[in-house]
Amino acid sequence: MNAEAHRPDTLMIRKLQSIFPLSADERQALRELPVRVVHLEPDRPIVQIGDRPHQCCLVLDGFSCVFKLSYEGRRQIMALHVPGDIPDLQSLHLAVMDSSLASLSRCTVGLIQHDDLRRACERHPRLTAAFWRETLVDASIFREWLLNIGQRNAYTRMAHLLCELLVRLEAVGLVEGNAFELPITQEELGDAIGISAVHVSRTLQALRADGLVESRKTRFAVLDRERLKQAGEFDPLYLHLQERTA
Amino acid sequence: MNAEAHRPDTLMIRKLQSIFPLSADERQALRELPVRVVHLEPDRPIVQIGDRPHQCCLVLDGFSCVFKLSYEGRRQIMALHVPGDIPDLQSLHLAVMDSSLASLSRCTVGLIQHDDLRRACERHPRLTAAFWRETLVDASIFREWLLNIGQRNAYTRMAHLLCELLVRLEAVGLVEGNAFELPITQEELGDAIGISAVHVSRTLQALRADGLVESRKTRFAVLDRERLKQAGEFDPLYLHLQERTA
DNA sequence: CGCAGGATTGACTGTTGTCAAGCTTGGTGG
DNA sequence: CCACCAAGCTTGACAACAGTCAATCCTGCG
Repeated sequence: MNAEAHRPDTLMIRKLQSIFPLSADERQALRELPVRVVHLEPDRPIVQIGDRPHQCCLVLDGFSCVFKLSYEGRRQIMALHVPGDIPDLQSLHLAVMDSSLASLSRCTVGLIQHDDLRRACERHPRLTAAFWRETLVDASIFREWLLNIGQRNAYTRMAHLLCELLVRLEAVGLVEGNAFELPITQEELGDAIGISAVHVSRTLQALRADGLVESRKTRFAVLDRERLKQAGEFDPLYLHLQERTA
Repeated sequence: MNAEAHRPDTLMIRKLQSIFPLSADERQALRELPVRVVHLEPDRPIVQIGDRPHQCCLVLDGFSCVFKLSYEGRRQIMALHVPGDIPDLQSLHLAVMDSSLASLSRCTVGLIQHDDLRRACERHPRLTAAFWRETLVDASIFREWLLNIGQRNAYTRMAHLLCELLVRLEAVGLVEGNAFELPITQEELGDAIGISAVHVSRTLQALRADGLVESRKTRFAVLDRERLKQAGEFDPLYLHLQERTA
């Protein structure tokens, strides 16, 4: 990624603009937000369930996830975050974290104080709408994941997840051709779609055998977008991109 | 339910207050919202995926749900709504519905125009925060359901769902002793926790055999709250009730 | 009384999980 | 420079939870 894209404000603005039009004024207010940049190794906690954070986390580079553990220690990943996402924006209005947030890959994040965000929202009321909207899109993604995990088989789930990542990464300019980096393990992929690591391996092999994707190391290439969408029952409606508020 | 509880404003206020403290002024503004009351038979559509609604739906009596269908026609219920809930509050900021909303039981709902809600929020900015918070609690419930469906077995899932309903119905005064009405079919219960109707039957039998619940017709009684919570790995943290925003 | 929708039961199937072993690969240090 | 190690991936055998199908039973309602 180039230096410009690494600038916290640029990424956040790009992401917000993908779901909500911003004025020059509003963009300026976002650029002026004080951001503390932090680099993280893989699998590092960022915020834990039960915490009462006073700041939000903006993903700048790499991947993070929100997850919870069952009593038997099984992990469900509720969300994967791509650069530009604000995974714990909810903490602005929910005092206590109901899930944990951690880095998956090596990761750069920007920390923004709640107070600063609240001040920006007061001065620019449409920013409130923009941030609210972002949390609503997150909720929409949770709903789609519920459908994915609750009603679809492993093959379809995996195809769906890859379609979603392709679209979301494209929105922030992280897809080259049809390929993207996804530096997470098969176990983590499995925790995201509710299947075991062993079955992830088999499922990816099936997708490769069917000529839908290619994957070497952490690089995934989508060979046939249309067929992958079909296989994953993927309709990007739920991402609410570029929606006219008509 | 008595006449007072049936009044749209009373219920909504009670529900909002369970997650957010409201001033007398703010309560008054809610009472003044124009509400169109509608009665629905079971299984009637309220809003459909793809729609662009200009109003929100407040559940006054009975149960509704948000759901989507997979390509093979399997239905995932993403949320069950109890009286006081506003299932499609998201439509205030997301133009297009990403899931469908329908009645499950016979049902009374109140329809409130977006314009009226927006005006109330402009005049009483803390109402914006209250409504935003309600959508965030919904999102938190989606996350918990992801954990439930993705990582827990049928027995635990069912116990968890019953615990959640007990707590949410209690918050709006719809639990007598340890019992509540849940006038939905086993098939619908199954669609909510991602198991087949046949397996719902077996699972409820197991819960009854273990002395955790009793169910006759549509009436469910929790016989041992503590053991049911344990069985369902239930921790009400994610419902964000009565949270101090300290 | 008969019907329809829902619940239950039993038999069988199948997708996915678990376990354990072997393989690949990248990194480290002698 | 190469041997070794650890993490992650792959493979095969087997087990198990849950799905499907079909028959039967309830029960409320017309």
